[in-house]
Amino acid sequence: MLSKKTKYGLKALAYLASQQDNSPVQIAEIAKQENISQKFLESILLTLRKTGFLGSKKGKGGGYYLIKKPSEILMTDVMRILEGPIAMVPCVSLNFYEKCSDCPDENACSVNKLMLQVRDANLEVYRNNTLADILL
Amino acid sequence: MLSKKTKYGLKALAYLASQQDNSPVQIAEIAKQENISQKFLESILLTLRKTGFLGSKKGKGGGYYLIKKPSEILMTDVMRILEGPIAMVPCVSLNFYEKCSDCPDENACSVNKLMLQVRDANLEVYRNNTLADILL
DNA sequence: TTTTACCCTATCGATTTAGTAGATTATTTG
DNA sequence: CAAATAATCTACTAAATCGATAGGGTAAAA
Repeated sequence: MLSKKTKYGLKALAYLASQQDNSPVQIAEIAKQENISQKFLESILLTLRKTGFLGSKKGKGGGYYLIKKPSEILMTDVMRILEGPIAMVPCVSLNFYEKCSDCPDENACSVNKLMLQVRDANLEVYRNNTLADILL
Repeated sequence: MLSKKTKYGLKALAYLASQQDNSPVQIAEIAKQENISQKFLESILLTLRKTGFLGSKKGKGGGYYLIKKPSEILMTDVMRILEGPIAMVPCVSLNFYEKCSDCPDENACSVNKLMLQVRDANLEVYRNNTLADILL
């Protein structure tokens, strides 16, 4: 299940990307337009800023804005930041690899075998989609 | 993240499928061989029986056994029973569809657009794999 | 210097997850 | 029949996670 955090984060990014110019948009506006709890959205935008997707400006006329062009924002990166590992199991994760404690041999594991395929299929989708691709 | 329930369930199914004949295997044996908490495994095997994947036999020489041939057990079905919906979001689910409460229009939703692709990619994998395919 | 709006910390209730304990029922075997 | 065996059922618990909320603190602009 996709977390609300990821869902809201994606919606916020899409909202910013669909703006005319790249001037700052206030949290309150995004929250209202996208039906998101404002306080919750604050923390999400904060992590997106800390991880280099967004910039922010304080004071009057402030808000959040995209740092990169939508076509340069890969879904692989967004998903990893917001949702965590793309793999459903640590033993097939590229960026968050961990050995299963219970499994003696990954190469003889049916779960591993299936989840490798799942990981690749998902990666394929996320790699082929930038923020620009999921607009409108 | 894949739940332990699904992981254990898949391992148990694979264990049963890799058996020489189709005679009943006891919960205790599966639990031991696959490093699974026996009590937890009990409940998993029970749901797999109730959903038509396994048969069971009580008393001495009893245990669980596959009802269908491994090549006839589709991962789509197993995953839906153990893990739940394949879609990451209800609004793109084939078997568990639900409208998002917050989203006014699915067709204008970026999350929907992305998650549709993810769903299809996952379905593709699960449809192309039977229990027989993930053995060894 | 006041307002705006981002930034930070803490907490909370609900839900889910993984596992545990104990009793019961059905089957086989002596 | 009785005893052993192994699945079945009911109930409970600890821990983690999720989504949300509260309440300030701080930097920047007017």
